[in-house]
Amino acid sequence: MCKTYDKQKFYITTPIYYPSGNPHIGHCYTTVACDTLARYKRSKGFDVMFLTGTDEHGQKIEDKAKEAGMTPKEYVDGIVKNFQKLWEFMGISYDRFIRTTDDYHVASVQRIFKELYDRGYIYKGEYKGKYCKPCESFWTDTQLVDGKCPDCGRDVTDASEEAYFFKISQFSDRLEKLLTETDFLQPQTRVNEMINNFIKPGLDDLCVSRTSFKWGIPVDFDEGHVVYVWVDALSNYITALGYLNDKYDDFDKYWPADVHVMAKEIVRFHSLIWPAILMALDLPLPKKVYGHGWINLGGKKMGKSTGNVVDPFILGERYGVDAVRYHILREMPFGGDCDFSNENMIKRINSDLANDLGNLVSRSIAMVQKYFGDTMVREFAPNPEQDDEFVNLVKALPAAVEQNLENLQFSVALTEIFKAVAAANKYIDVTTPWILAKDEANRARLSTVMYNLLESIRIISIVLAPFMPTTMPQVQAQLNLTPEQTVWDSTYTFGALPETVTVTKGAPLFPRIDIDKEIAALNEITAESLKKAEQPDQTEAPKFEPDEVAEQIEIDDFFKADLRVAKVLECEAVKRSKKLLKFTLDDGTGVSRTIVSGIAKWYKPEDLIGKNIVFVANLKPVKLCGVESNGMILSADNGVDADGSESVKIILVDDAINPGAKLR
RNA sequence: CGCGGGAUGGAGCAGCUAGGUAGCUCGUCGGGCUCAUAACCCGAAGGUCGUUGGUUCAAAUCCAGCUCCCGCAACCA
Repeated sequence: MCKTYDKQKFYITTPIYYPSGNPHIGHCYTTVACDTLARYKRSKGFDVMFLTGTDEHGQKIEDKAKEAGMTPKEYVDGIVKNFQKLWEFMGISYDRFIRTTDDYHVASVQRIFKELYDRGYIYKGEYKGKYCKPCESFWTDTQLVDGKCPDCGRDVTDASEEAYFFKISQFSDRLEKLLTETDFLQPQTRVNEMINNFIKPGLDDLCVSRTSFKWGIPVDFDEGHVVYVWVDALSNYITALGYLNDKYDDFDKYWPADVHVMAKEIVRFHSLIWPAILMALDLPLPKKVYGHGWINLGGKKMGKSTGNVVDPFILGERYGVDAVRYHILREMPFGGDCDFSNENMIKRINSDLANDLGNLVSRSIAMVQKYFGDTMVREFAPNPEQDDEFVNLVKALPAAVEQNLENLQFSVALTEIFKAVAAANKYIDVTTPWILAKDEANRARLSTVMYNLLESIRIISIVLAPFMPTTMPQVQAQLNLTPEQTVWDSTYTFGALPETVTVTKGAPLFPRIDIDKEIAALNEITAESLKKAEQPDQTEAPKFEPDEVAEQIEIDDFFKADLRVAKVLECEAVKRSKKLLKFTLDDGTGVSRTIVSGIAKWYKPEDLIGKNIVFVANLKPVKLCGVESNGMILSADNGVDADGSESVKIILVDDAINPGAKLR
């Protein structure tokens, strides 16, 4: 039989992100990782489908929209645009972007839900839980905080609502086999977590509909119910291909997915619920689910002390999108978490990208031009002692990169590539082209050396292109490569670069960064954005509700407290404490007074120096973290900040008041 | 007994699944080179692998206990 050429397909997905807020560096990691894989597969000639999107329904969106005075759709429209802007900015080459509010998705989900119901995998039951009436929210016992509603802190009552349930328990055995007997879920360490925490204790049937909010896909055969997140969101991976809808017609072509990539906290949904839904629909399962770690910020909050700017737009504008892509993929280990810091990123960019790679390209091209002009013709004059080790290392590179990319080990793949970069720099040192150039008799040898260098740069640029899609084409332009000379398969041939090669010098690929200057600049940006955050728009500020007025007292009770004004002479953080600031005060007595106050979260020490404050003068001294505190500085519980955290403001008074003045 | 991650030269990490010479990057110091983005190359110093005990011919690695750190969060990937 005649074999028809059929391109191999590759279907890769990011999760669909929840647009309750704007995208950040964490979203970037997942998406850049997927983009790198997608580009790699395309370079290998695969027919790639790269899907990303947004999961736009649910209570939280409904609430946020209400707060903002918009309809849920208006609210998400704005944020989804920001996601799309970021992806464009980061060079994300997605093929399709699905929104769960898209008509075709809505229709598909309704059909899927009905199908599961008709097959007997979804049944109507009762959802029991604790209900908070003001919040109209159900909570499980474990979600409660001190037995109260975790959102508003009010009492909850036992309640139940009618709901549909998915019989995930039926698939328990099959799921366990899937996880333990195949490499479906990666990395392997996540498997134990799933088995121990969910399968072994027994899977509870899953509540897949709600009546407590409206912002969702209606269950079309039972008014009042909306489809809950599981069926709605997870099925995006197939509705986006046209499953049970007419919008697309790629389902047979691309399903099952080759890999679903996501951060570790949603591995559970993708490795248990999603396969179970597919089993119930009698559909093939995705080949692989990969849960990567988190980008942490060194345990410290952004800003204040650390000065970490993690806005991907800002970082990309300052250092180039490719540098940011490189750094996050290089830094994140397989499976584990990583710490992000501006300092590490800049160091990495300088040493790897500027010094090693950028400079390698720059010096190589410069030498060719200097010794041969723009066009060099290679005369073959090998020196095995100098050449073989280097050439063999470069020859082995593509396979090593492939293997690591196939296993989603991005950082290892990059490590391998940069070994080749280092080897190329060393090769220059060993072969000393500048000495060869002094004697016309060495011209053939010189051309061979330069050719080997250019060819290794070509290969490096190809294997690096999926990671750095903007700068690698610039490298290839400097070598004037044809499209055939930049496809992945051409890396298998050391020598695919023509013997006559023309070079064109370009601008530095990765300019060196002045680390001290940049850190200072980033700190300034952070400080500014913090300032903005501290002055939220009045319209956006959460409603402030004062506490109930306390029990009545006699005037004498009030005068028991000796309240006075003092000027802050010094203020510093208390070592080994998170919350405490140590104040040295001028209280008018001529002897300075020390008071410790737990307001470090809200104030920078230096901002309070010179301010006039109110304090309780006759409070018994107490030792806090080893520092004696003589009194208490008055401050006000100012409700909650825009971010929902508690807000405290210190009571500042007129500068004209003398230190020591008593309040009445 | 909430969950999870971690402890390896000055800093950041790999090695641990399948025990057998402690490795990488940055930094420091010394040297080389001068083609290049003050870059590149070579060399050196620096670690009783948190702690105690166990298994073993042999433990960073396996087992048990202990101590300490970190996060539960950034508009939660």
